[in-house]
Amino acid sequence: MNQRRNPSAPAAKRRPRAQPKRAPGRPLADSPDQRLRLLDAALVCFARVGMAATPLRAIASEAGVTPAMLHYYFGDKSQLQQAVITERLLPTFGRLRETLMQTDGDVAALIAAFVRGIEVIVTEHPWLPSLWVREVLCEGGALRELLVNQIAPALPLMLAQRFAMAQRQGRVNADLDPRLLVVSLIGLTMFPAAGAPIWRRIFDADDIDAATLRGHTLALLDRGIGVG
Amino acid sequence: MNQRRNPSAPAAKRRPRAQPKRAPGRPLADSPDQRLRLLDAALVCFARVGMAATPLRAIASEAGVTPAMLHYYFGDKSQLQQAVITERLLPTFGRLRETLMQTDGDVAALIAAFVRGIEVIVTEHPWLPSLWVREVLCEGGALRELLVNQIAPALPLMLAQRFAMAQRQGRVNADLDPRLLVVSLIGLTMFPAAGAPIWRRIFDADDIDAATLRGHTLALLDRGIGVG
DNA sequence: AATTTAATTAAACATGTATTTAAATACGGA
DNA sequence: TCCGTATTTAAATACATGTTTAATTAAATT
Repeated sequence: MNQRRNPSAPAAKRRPRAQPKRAPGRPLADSPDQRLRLLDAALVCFARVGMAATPLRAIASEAGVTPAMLHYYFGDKSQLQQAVITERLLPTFGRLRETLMQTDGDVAALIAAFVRGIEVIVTEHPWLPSLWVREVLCEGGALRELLVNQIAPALPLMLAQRFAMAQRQGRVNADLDPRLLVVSLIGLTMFPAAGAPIWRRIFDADDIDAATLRGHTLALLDRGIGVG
Repeated sequence: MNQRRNPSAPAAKRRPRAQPKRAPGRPLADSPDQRLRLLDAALVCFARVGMAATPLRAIASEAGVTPAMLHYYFGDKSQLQQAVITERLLPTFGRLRETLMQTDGDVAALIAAFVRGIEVIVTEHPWLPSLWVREVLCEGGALRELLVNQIAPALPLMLAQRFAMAQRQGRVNADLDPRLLVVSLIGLTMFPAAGAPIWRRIFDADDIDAATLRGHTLALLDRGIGVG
């Protein structure tokens, strides 16, 4: 058996980006906070190609700066990633947790608050679903441990407990599992958000806006969960 | 502001794997088909760390062989990936499509067949949900175009049409969107399969087996979709 | 039996990436 | 005004990866 010798593989060229070739040296006093700019640039790159696959050069280039800057401010690659997580990601989930903790109506109200909360988060932070898929859902993702250890006790476990209680009180279909209901809830909110670029293309669905999506999701959940 | 000099970052060591140090040269006549072994090894690695992130050396090591072997059989990295896709991935989705095409009952039967079909696929090919998340759901994934161009017309579009028809006949809740219903269906099947390692840990849910999961999913969908 | 061909390894090569070092420049306080 | 320090770049270093080449061994063919 002979192998083919096909030297195709057209490597896509990076855009040159026309850098102003700034000379080394301390910047003028009115220059912006570079650390924050670097975190912004990192987040943009992480959402675009993933944390693991983002070269430091890409972040530096996005910020119009040298890779050595990243080491100056963050030490090394993993500490930069950690900084992005704790300073940009955790606060976002923390606010959703706060919102849900303050919702103390029935199950339908809790679910509506969750669906609405995800909608708000995704609108404010369009990079989040991408990052969530890549760093939590993917095996070996950088944020999975963080989810399990820090976010899960505050959010999914709390939701499961409230579903279980409502089920004992006969207000949730007995054929459902309270824990799987949390999984279903995420599969009907975060997953559609993450997959939106795909299903919009497949179904040519530019007419579906956030309100339509929310209406569909709540219709499915409200009927699906309620007792007969 | 001074940066920290923290030279921690304990790099996890690869297992040496105790290679028998075979000498070069053509193998004995009764040796197995290496091409198939290489495809197997590639699939294992792809599911574990992703197609893009898998070094050829990892595949070679998994198969107990030299990286040059991969070039001998497949030419280069992208051709190896293509071979895994067309020879291992497409047939699996093709079989699901066949199954669903032959299901011509009402909406509930179609949905039950889909849920059951995903369950079978995931049982037979545990690597699939991982790969699906990483290569389809992730932006820039190697299989997204494939899904949109080759799988979508045969599966999701067909499902959406059948849902729309049933809805016109008054057998599906009018508040739902037929296209989003396909998204929901995947969010309630493939997504829970892909996330199983996570939610099993979070909820300590080793007691939930395939039948329980299917029961939950169908209960939610049957009630959620039906008209009042 | 001799020769060609197929399958395999070891080693070299080219490229890209994270990281370190040295130098340059401006700020801030003495 | 002068000097130490903070912030930045350019260049050097070290290592991993995809790919190629030459050598080696067994099968296949004559």
